[in-house]
Amino acid sequence: MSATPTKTRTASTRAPSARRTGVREQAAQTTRDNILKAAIKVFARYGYEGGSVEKISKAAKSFDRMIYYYFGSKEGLFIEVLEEIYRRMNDAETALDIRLDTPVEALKAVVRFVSQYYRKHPEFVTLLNTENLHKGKHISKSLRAREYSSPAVSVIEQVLAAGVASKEFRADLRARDLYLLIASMGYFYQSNRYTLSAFLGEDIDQPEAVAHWDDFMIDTVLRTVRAA
Amino acid sequence: MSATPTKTRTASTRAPSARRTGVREQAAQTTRDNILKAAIKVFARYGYEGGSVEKISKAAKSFDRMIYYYFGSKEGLFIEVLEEIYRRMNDAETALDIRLDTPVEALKAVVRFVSQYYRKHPEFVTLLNTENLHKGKHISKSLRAREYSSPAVSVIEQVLAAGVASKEFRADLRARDLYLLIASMGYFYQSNRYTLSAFLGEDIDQPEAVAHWDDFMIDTVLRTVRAA
Amino acid sequence: MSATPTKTRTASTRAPSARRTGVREQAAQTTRDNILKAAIKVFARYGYEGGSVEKISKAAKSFDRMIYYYFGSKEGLFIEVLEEIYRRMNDAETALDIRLDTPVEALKAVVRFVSQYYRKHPEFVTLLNTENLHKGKHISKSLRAREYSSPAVSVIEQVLAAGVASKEFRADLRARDLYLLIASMGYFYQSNRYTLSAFLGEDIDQPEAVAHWDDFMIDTVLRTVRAA
Amino acid sequence: MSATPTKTRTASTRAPSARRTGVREQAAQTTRDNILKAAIKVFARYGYEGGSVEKISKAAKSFDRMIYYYFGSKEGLFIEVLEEIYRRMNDAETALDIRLDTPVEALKAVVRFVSQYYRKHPEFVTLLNTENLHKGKHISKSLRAREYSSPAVSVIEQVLAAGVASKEFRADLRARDLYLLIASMGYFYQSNRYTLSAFLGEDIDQPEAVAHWDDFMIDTVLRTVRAA
DNA sequence: CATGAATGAGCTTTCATTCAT
DNA sequence: CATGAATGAAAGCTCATTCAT
Repeated sequence: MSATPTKTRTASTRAPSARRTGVREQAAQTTRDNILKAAIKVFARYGYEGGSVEKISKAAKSFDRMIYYYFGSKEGLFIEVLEEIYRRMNDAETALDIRLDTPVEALKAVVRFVSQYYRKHPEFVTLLNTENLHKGKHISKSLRAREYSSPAVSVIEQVLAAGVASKEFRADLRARDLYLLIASMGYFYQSNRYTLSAFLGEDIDQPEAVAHWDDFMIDTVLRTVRAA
Repeated sequence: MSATPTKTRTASTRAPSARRTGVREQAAQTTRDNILKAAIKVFARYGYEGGSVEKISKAAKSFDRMIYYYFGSKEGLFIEVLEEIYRRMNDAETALDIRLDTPVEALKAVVRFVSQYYRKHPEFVTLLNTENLHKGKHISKSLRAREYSSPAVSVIEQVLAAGVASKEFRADLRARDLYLLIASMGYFYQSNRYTLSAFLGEDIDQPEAVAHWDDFMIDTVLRTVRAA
Repeated sequence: MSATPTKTRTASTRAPSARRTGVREQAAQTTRDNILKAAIKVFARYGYEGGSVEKISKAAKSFDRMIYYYFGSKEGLFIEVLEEIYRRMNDAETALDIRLDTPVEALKAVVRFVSQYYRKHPEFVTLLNTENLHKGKHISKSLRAREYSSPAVSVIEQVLAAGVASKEFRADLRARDLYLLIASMGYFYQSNRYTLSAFLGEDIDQPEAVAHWDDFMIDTVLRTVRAA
Repeated sequence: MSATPTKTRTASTRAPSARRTGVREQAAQTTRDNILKAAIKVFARYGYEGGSVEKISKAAKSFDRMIYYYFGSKEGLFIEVLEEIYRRMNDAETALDIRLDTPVEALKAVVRFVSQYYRKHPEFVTLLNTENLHKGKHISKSLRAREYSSPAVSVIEQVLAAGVASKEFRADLRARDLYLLIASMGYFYQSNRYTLSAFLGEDIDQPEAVAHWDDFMIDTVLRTVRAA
C-alpha cells in the first residue's frame, strides 16, 4: 500500500471545498466527477480487479495520475464509488412520495420502486456484489455509507405502521424483515439474471417475465403482510 | 463423481482415459482434481480476475503449466468450476429425501435445504455472482450446466402438486416462481451479508439472526403457498 | 542443447533401416515422414523460433515426444528439414531433361525451371531465408547438404560449354556466376514479393507480372551469355 | 531525421511533443530512440519471434514497459523499425550524387551503391526477409513505407532516360525491371551468403569474391541496358 | 514402441503506482 | 494544477524438453 494509507479523507486527496466555487474549482470538480462517474461504470462492469486504473482514466478522458491526485489510490476511489451509489439510491428513495393513508397502495409503490431501481441501476447491483466478494472491506472504511441505511428501512417502517393502524397489516412483523424480503426478490432477480436464464432455460429479461415477477413480488409481499 | 466423464472435452485438454487406471493415470486424476478444487476456492474468494493462475496452481501444489495442460486456459478452468459447483448442488438436491405425504413439512424441508446449502457453500454464491458479473459468458459455453436445473425446480413442482392435491396449497402458483422466491431469500441473505450488515448496522451472520431469517423465510413461503 | 549434442545421425534418433521393412517399420516410417513434412510446412510458415514443436506435432497428428524420439531435438529436426528440401530440389533438377544440342533453348529451360521451382516451392525460399537468419549454423552441421550443390551448377556448366562450343555463348563466363544470376533473379522476386508489392505499389504476384518477369529474366540471361 | 515526426501515431502511444523541448522531453526522445535502435539490431539478428521484448529493452538499457509506452506493442515497434530502415535507405539514396551527363558511369554508381548498401546494412536485408516471412502484414499497416519507393526507382528512371537520350541505352526497358535486376543481384548475394557459401563450397564473403560479384553485376546490367 | 504427465524458464502484456517537472 | 515519463511486479500463456512408465 502507499505511504499515506487509504483513508476516508486525507489531506492529499482533494475534495473541492463547498464554499464559493471559482472557475478553477469547477474545472477540477468536473475532472473529479468525470473520474467518479467513469469509475462507477468501469467497476460495475469489470469488478474491482478487472476495473483497471487505466480503463477508468481513459473512460473519464483524463489521466491515471489524476485518480491518485483526487482519490489517493484505486481503493480510495472504489470507496467513494460505493458511497456515491448509496447516496444516489438514498436520494431516489427520499424523493419517493408515499401516501400513508392507503397502506396497501403505499406498499405496492415501495415494492415497485425497489424492483425498478435495481433494474434501472444494474451498476448498483454489481458493485454491491463486488464489495461483498471483498467481504465488505471497503464499505467498512466509509463513515458515510451507514448514514444512508435508515431512510430505506424507515419508509417501510412507516408504511407498515400505517397498515397496522388501519388493521390491514398484521402487527407482528419487523420492518427490517419486510425490507429484506422486498430487497431479496428484487435484487436476486436482477443480480442473477444471466445464470438464472441459463439455468431455467428462459430469458428472464423479457418484459413479460419481468412484469410477471413484479406482480408475484407484490402478491407475495401482501400475503406476508396482510392481517389474518 | 468425475469417475464417469460425460464431458464435451476439446482435443487439446486432457481428460484421464477411462480405461483401466494405472498408478500414473490415478496420479494424473489427482492432479486434475486438486487443481479443480483449488480453483473453486480461489475463484470463489478472489473472483475471476483476482483469482490468478498462480494462486490456483500453488493452492493445488502443482504448476501453472498443468492448468493449461488439463483445462486449456483459465477460462476453460472456470467453466469446469461452474459445472462442478452446479453438479455438486444437484447431487445434494438429489440426495434430499422428501416425504410428499406431508406437503407442508416437505416444503419446509426444501426451504431449509436451500437456505442451508447457500450458507454452507458460500463459494457457490460468490462464483455465481462472479459469473453474473461476466454476463453468463462462461456458463453459456457449457453444455452441461443446463442439465442441472430441472431437478431443482421439479422437486418443488412435486411438493407443490402434492399440496394442491391435499388442498393445503393453492393451485394457481407456478413452481418456477416458488423456486425463485425461496432462492431469492436464501441467496440474497448470504450473498449480501457484508453490505447488509454494514447497512443495517447489525451482524446478520449471528446465529440468532440466521435462525430468525430461516423462520421468516418459511413463514413467508407458507403464506404465499397456502390455500385461501 | 541436449546432453548428446545434435548430430547428423545419432544412436538415439531412429532412421528406419533400409532393409526389408516390416509393418512396424512402415508405421514408424509414416510417423517420421509425417513429422518431417509437417515440420517443413510449419518452419516455412513461422520460421524457426515461431515454428513450435507443438505446432509441428499437431500438424503431423502426432505428439511432441515423437519429435524427440525421431529427431533428437528441434534443431535436429530443422537440420533434416533443410536436407530434405535440398534433396527435393536436387531431385527435381536431376529429372530435368536438357537438350544440349540447342544451347539457347536449353538455357531458357533452365531459367524457367529455376523460376518455377521457387514459385512452386515457397517453403524452399522461406526456409533458406530462415537458415540465413541463423547464419547457416544448421546447414553447416549437415554432411549431406553439400552433396546437392554440384548438380545445380553442373547443369549450367554443361549448357554453357555446349553454347561456347557452338559459338553462341561467350567463353569468358563462369558457370557459378551464371547460376547465381539466374538464382538471384528467380529467388529475390519470390522471396521479397510482399515487401516489393508494397514498395512498388503493384501486386507482383499477378500472372502477367510474373510472366513479364520470366521473360525479362530470360532476356537478361541471354544478353549476359551471348557471344559478342 | 526523427526531428520532424510526420507520423500517424495512435493516441495511446506517445510521440514526444513537437513544442519547445525541455530536458525531460529530450530524455524521453533519447529513450524512444534507444529502443528503436536496439530493436533494429535485435530484430535483425533474431527475427521477429526470436527478438524478444526483453532482449530489446535490455539492449536499449531501458525497461520492457517503455516499449509499450512508446510503441504500444511489439508489433507496433516492429512497424516503426521497418519504417525507419526504409527511411534510412531512402535518405542514403537521396544523398547520392548522380551525374546524368555520363549515363554509363551513373548506372555503375547506382549498382555500386545498391550493392554496398546491402553489404553495409545487413540488418536491412534480414529485416525485409523477416517481414516477407510474415507476408508483409506489418508493412501493409504502415502508411509511410510506400512513400519511400519512388526515389529508388526514379533515380534509375532518370539514368535510364539520360542513356536513352545519348543513345547509349536501349529504349525498350522499364526502369522498374532494371531496378529489380540490380536489387536482385545485390540482395540475394548478401541475403543468402551463408547457405550459398555452404552450397557452393566457398566463402563468398571473401573480399575478392565480393569484388568479382560487383564487377559481374555491373557487366550484367550494362549488357542488359546497352543499345544493340 | 509409444505416450500421457510433468517441468521451469520464458514469452508478451498489463498492473498500480511514483517521479520529476 | 496538470501531466508525460518511468518503474518493477505480476498477469496469462507458450516454450522446448525430460520423466516414467
